[in-house]
Amino acid sequence: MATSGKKLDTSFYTRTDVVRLSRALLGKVLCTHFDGKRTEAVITETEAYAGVNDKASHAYGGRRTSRTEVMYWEGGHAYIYLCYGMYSLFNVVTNVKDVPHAVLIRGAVPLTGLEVMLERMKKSKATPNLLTGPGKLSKALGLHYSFTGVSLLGDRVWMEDRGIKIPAKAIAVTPRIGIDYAGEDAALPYRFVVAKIT
DNA sequence: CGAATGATATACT
DNA sequence: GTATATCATTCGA
Repeated sequence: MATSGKKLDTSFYTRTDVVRLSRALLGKVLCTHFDGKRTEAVITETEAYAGVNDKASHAYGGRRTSRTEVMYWEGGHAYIYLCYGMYSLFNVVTNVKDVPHAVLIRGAVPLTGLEVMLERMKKSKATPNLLTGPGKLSKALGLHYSFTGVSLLGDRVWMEDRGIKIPAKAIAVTPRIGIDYAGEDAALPYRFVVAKIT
């Protein structure tokens, strides 16, 4: 809490309106700090996964397994899932205990620790798409799927409000990506994208 | 457009 | 316990 940034606390993560919460996360700063390295990025793209009523969610219909267990925890934990064998996808667990809502962070822009990110990505220079896409984002921030269950109130992974305001006009709402298997729920407008950072 | 790549869920023996 | 299908993706042709 050294900067003007205000760390988001339990009262934010336990909000029950996961779709509006996803929108509220735009412009927030995702911070990681481990291995003596710190990275921060401004969130520009999110998707809501509305638990048991959402076919795209891993917890659809009340499925509860060792993997999805974290989603049933109280809001404010990290749910990081290994997809396609290569990419870790970073989600924020929201809502109260036993309600498996989550927000997938799909995109961000680097704020601090760009060199560390490039090193993790094995790239020599920044590209405009460095953090666009959940797989790349997790890799650049050092978020491995073994971090699942980490508290976002701790000192390794957390989010801050730096007072960045995203005008409503700059936000695009679209259907989610890569979930064609979800049937009609794939068309739900649960994805929020910031067109341009101000 | 299609391959890479491995944990997980589900349905079996 | 073992087998197989599946996946909230990315990169390169």
